Amino acid sequence: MIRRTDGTLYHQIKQWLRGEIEHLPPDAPIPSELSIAKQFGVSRGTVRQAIADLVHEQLIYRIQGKGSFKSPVAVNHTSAHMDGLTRQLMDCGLQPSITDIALDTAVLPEPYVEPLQLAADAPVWRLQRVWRASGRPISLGVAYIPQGAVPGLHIEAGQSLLQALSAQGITIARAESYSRAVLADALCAEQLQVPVGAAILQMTYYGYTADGRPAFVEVTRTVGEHYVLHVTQQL
Amino acid sequence: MIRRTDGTLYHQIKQWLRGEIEHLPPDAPIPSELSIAKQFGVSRGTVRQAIADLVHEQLIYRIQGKGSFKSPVAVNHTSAHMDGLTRQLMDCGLQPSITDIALDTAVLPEPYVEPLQLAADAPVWRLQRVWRASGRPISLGVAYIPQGAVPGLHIEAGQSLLQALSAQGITIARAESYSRAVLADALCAEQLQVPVGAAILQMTYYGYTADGRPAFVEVTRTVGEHYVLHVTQQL
DNA sequence: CAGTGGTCTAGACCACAGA
DNA sequence: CTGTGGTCTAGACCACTGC
Repeated sequence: MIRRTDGTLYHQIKQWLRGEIEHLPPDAPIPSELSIAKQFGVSRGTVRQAIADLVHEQLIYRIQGKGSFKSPVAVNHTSAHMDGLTRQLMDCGLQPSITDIALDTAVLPEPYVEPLQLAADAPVWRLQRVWRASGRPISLGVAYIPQGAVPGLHIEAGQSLLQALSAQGITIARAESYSRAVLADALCAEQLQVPVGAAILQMTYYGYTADGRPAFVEVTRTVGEHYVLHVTQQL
Repeated sequence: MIRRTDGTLYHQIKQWLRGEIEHLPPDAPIPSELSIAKQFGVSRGTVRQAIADLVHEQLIYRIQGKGSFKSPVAVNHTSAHMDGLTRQLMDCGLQPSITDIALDTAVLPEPYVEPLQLAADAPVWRLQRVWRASGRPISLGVAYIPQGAVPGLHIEAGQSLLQALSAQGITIARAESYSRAVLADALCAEQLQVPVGAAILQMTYYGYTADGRPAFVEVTRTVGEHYVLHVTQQL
C-alpha cells in the first residue's frame, strides 16, 4: 500500500472495500481478512478495523468460521450528509423546496427550555419555514437555535438548517425526533391548504453536536397524505 | 482480572465501565486506557475494544489528547432487549398490556409481498393484537410472519412478537418503520374507542434478522392523543 | 514536557464451519 | 483438516492537549 497518500491505512481499505462491494449481489462473499492484509501489505488488525466500520454501516455482515458477506440491506448512500426533514422527504421520492423563510430573535417557548439546557430568558433565533413539493405546501416548521451557540445565524434560500449550521462550523452528529398524529388547526389548514381536522404528522426534532449538547429544536407539521416518516433502528 | 469467569475480557471491562459511569455527572472524565489496562492486567487493545463499544452506544465520547468522558446523552439502559411498540410505549411512561390476541394462517396482502421478499401465495401467520394502557385500548396491530421462516409460531398472552420469535430461535437485529398520520375509520373508532376522524398514527414496522432478511411486517394504528413516536438517528 | 487517544504491527490462541 | 472470524498481547510511533 502506498503510505501517507490519503489519510490512514484503514480508511483507504474501507474506501477500496466500498468499491469492491458496490457491484456485488447481496450475500456475495467478501475477501478474507488475511487475503486483504497480504494484498495491501498491512497487518490483520488494520483490516479488521476497516471491516468493523463497514459492518457497523450495515454494508457487510460476518459469520464466524464462514466468512464476510455483502449485506442485503438496502443502504442509502446519500444519507450521510443529508438533512432532517429535507432528507426524509427525498426518501419519499419528493423534490422539496424551502420557501417563505423568516428569521428573527425570540425567547424560547417554555416546553423547550429544559431539553435545550438553556436559561428561560436566553435569546434564541426563531426560524420559520415552509416546505413545498411541486409547489404545494406540505410542511410548516419553526426552529429555535440558541444565540449563545450560534452568534450570527445566516440562512440562504433553499438552504437547510443543518447546512446553515455547518457553515457556522457546527456539525450535528445525532438527532432525536418525537412524532405524533394531530388534527389540523386553523393555521395549519390555511398554510398547508388542507381542511381543518385533516391528519397532520407533528414532529419535534432535536439536533445534537458530537459531545451530546443540544444545538436546536424544530417543530414541523406535515400533511399526512403523502408524507411518511421513515425510521431505521438497531435492536 | 479473573480470567474465563464470565465471557471475554473486553465484555467484563465494558460491564465494569458501565457501572463506573452510571453515577457520574455528564462530561465527567473516565479513566484513561492505560490506567484501566494496568488495573485489569490486560493490554491496551482490549481496553480500547471495550471503550469503542461504549462510544458506539453513546455512553462515552472521546477527545484526542484530552481524554474520555461520560456522554451527556440520555440513554435508555433498558432498551437493548425491549421490543417494538411495547418498548416505545414504555418510553412514554405507559405500562402496556397486550390483549385480544388472534393467530391464524392467511395469505400475505399484496403491498407486503415485495418488502418481505416472498412469493405472492406464500402462507403467513397473521397475528392480530390490541395494546392497552391502564385498560384503555391505545393501539391495534396486525402482523404477518412468513411460515417458511417460522414453521410453528406460538405466542403467549402478554408476550411480545419479538419475544415469541426469539423463543423460536429468531433474533431481530434491525427494524424499520414507516409512520404517517391518518384519520380514524369506523373499525379504528370502534376498537380504540375514539370518534371517527380522530388523529391516528399509523406505523408499518419491518423486522430483519442479522443477515438483513425480513422476518415480519406489522401495521399498528395508535391513538394520537398520548402516544408519541420517539426516534434517534445518527447523522 | 507528560499524558491522552489514534493508528499500526506481528505475532498468538481460540471457536466455528465445511470439505 | 484447513480456513474463517473472534479475542488478545506487547510493543511502536504519531497527533493532540494542557501545563
